[in-house]
Amino acid sequence: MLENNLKSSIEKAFETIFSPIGDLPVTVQKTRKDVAGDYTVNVFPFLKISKTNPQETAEKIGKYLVENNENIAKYEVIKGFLNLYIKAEYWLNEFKSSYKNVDFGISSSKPDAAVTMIEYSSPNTNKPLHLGHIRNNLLGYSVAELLKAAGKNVVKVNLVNDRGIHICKSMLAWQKWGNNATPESTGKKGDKLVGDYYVKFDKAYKQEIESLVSSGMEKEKAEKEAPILKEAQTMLRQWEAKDPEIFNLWQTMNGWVYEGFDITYKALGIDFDKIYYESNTYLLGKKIVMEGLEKGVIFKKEDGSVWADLTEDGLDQKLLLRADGTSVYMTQDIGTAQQRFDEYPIEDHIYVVGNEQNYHFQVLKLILKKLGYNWSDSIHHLSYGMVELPEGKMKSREGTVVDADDLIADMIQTARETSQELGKLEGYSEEEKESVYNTIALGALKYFMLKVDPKKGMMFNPKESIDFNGNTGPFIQYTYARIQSLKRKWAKEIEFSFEDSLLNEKEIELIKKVKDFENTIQDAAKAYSPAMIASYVYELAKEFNQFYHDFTILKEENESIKVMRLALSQWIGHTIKNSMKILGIAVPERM
RNA sequence: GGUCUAGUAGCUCAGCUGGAUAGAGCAACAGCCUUCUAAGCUGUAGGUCCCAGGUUCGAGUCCUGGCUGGAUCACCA
Repeated sequence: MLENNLKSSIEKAFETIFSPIGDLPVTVQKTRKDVAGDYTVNVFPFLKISKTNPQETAEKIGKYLVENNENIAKYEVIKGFLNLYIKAEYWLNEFKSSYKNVDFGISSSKPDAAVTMIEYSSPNTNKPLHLGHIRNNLLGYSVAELLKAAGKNVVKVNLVNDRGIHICKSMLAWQKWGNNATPESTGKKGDKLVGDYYVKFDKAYKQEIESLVSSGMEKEKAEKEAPILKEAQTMLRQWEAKDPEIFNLWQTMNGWVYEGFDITYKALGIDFDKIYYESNTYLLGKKIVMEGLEKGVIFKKEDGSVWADLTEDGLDQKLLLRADGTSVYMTQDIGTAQQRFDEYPIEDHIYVVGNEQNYHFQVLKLILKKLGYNWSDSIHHLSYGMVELPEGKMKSREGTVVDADDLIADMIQTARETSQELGKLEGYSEEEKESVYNTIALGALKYFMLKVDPKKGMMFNPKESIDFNGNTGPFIQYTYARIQSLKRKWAKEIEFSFEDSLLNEKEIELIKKVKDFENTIQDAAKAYSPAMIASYVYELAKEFNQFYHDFTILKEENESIKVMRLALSQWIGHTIKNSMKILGIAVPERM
């Protein structure tokens, strides 16, 4: 790696000219765009060692580097910044040795290496997926791809929250008002149908509270005493007791939901290596909690409810089992984690879960630690920001959600219209055309969601459709399609050899940019940030489009320059494709 | 109220461990297709980086305090 090579040269330079730099970190950064040069060394931190002014320090180091490092052509000192120029020959060699490599920049993982587990999606089976889930799913899938590209051995898992009081609410409402409605009888997607009953429950519940309050009960009490809620709680106990009728209904309704989810997952192009169900792990969680109780790490209150006391750690007490013995979300998360660490040699376990659950994960890690599990430290909560609408947060009960299926369908329609207007797909069959519309629509949606730093909240305005121009997925896809068009027209192997003097400035710029892919993957993987890949590939595409505009490629008369430019285009094409793959985005041959 | 988190152009967002004159896209305006895909390229305009202190050679970035927004502190998940 060139950066490391430069760093050690610089260290040696200080040692030779001044004195060893010891622990001071040497930073070599890319030179700003508006200044000539390739790499910049900031000498300010070393003035204490050089005991002379920045200008002189930089001059001496620069002189040494040119004499002692074969990659450096010359140097310049501007305002105390030492700018290094790398020989064109170096870039040319990098280019030559990599342009045919379709997996340039991608590290392959060792199958026997320790596992990086990533949990994402984690839907509740009582309502359909919405925009917030889309961010989760895309982020999880992309981070998994990113870590794979960085050489990690990744296992993608989903945890389906298929049991609990919320499921009972939908079930109860269906029992009461469903008239045996099924997805078949209503023509509704299964998850949508079940979601309708969750909403119906909530309406009835609110009405009951209201009437209780108007008959004189305090609101807080009414919320606990509403008969329909009591019924749902009874149902949960029946479920945990495996009451056949309830269990059967539960299986049926969850089955509907899974059929619905599968359609949405497929449309989004995401998948999992393994699916865990809360209904299979909550008992293990209960068992662990009971063991903790025996060890005295966890305590029981008079009413029979079981708690973890975290007040010494500055947190509150946390409920682990209700007084009626049923378990809560935390209980099963403990069991699920234990099961996973038993099943896999996990070195890093990432949970892609919204930042509204920061507290939950703080508590989970702490409880696991108290229970004596050292692997608690391997748990990492990838806490992403909420997607907000102009009116504020989405609320499923108030009908302000952007439905995942609807949004995808809208995007495809927009892509179809735009594409037909431009009319560049002549000669394609209808099926091929639809496939391109789909690719573009999802490219736009995915890129839109992933280009934002995961940690930050993001704004989505349903009234303004997602753009297809500028810093967007389609822009990058379009750049790729242009490159593919060149390759189709050339229709031969791209093979070249020539002298470095033939490279112009823009071409060197592009080589540097492509080379940077390797570093970008590592940095992005460390930060769990697909946004860094998005930003990278956008810049690459933008620079290629400038190049494409300013220079001829196929019409270039000098044969060796022509082939070199084709080779460069091809290399960029690979890199765009690989970058987009990390984002979970496909690239079209034409658009 | 406690804890956590964010505030950068009209809007949506970049700005990595502190480094040179704070960047993109959209929207606006002005240009570029008889030539490899104009979903493109070029230019103009647009800023109190929320405010006030502090740390230092240097702060959008770090610290303290404030203002504003969001999340969370459930026998919900």
